[in-house]
Amino acid sequence: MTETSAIAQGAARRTANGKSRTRIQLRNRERILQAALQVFSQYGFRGATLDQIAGESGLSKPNLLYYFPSKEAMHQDLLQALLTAWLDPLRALDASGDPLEEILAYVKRKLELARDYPRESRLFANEILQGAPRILPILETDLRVLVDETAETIRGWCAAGRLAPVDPVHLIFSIWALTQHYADFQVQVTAVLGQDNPFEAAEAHLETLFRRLLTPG
Amino acid sequence: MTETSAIAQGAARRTANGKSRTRIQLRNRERILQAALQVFSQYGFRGATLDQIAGESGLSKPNLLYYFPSKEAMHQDLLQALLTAWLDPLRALDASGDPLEEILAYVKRKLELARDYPRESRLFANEILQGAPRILPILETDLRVLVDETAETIRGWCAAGRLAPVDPVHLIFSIWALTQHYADFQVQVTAVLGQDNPFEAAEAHLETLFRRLLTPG
DNA sequence: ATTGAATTTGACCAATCGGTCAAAAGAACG
DNA sequence: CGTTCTTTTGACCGATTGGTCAAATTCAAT
Repeated sequence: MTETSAIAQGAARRTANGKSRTRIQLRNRERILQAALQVFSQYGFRGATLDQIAGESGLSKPNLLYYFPSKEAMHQDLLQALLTAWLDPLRALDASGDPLEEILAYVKRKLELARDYPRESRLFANEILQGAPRILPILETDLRVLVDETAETIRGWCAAGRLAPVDPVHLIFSIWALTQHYADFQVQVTAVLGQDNPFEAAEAHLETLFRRLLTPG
Repeated sequence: MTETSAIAQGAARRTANGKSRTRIQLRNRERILQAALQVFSQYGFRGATLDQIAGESGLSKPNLLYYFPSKEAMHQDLLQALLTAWLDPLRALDASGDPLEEILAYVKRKLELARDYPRESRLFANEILQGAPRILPILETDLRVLVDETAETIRGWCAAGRLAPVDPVHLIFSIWALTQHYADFQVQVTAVLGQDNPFEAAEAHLETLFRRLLTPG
């Protein structure tokens, strides 16, 4: 059940300053990060406690602090790993591909991330809700540059008549909002829909939505 | 600046058991709720502290607890007032009106709420992220019934060919996700866009989006 | 089996948490 | 003015917070 997440892994074979890690370090860092992800994503940084993370991971509190220098460091590690995985699919958007299919593929990939890594999505949402105190600089530089570049690509597609005219940046916001909603507001979605898995219907709905929005002519 | 919010007001002239409130009670309950809204919406219930709320409101901590029996009670009051204001616009959707215009009016109203009451939106988002421990029963009953009814109306419109075919419930999710995004992820939106107010462009974008999605034929 | 390093933990710390309480200060009213 | 009721606060409480540390335990390599 609690398999190794492909996103939030503390499994880097070597530490920042080059020392290699033992099996035990690999395993326990991973266990701690998984537990921390569980707790941080639900309660946010301030609302989470080391005792909760200790309980969730099955390790003692001092043992947590043997592997990480502080609560803050766990949170940092999680956000760092998350941001990479989060932005990669956007980078994968290919300016030389078919516009509509490129965007639909991005939507689909983003929805899969929301389905498979909802805790990561909620961790990010919590960070933003709190005013992004730990990642605002990254948002203002890396993310902004990436969005600007992608927006330029989309603008080109629109100008060439290969995509219906649309505000590119708000289009990107729409993709984020619509896909992450199914992770961040999962409780509400489930409460309204009943118990069934919403992602199949969500994918069909979002494909319809973006097809109608973006199909030219 | 800190004018009386129309949504989160502790200004009910009478207490639950009928006793009337003094001017001072009216003013201080309002100040406390505003401060609590500020803090809860940023840090969530667990992450918020009475000391923060005391500092924000300019009152002492024991004084807070003279007006509210507990931290929990402040949070409850805020959520209660919020839910009403949140659901009313959906109730206002008129089955006998023009389908597309009814929905666009709802989108617009919801976006105005996000613009004018972003803290309320973030308070709600925080509650949902934490698993909705205090309002899940309401979501599963009142909200679900309201969504089901609205979905039935929309289904009727689609069946009559007055709206392009669409999954009604996921359409409602989409409206929530897209409008609340501008409040909940305001920091990110601002970081990516620069400093300008995003709401004008957002309104135009969302009208385009829903028009293309829902215009029949 | 021994040894040295890696890992784990119980006990503890100062600071902060939500909340209480009695007493002081302020307002209202005759 | 005096009196009564409302409001405010400083001091305090037990519990929990993030984090430390020395001692105990386990591990890996000889």
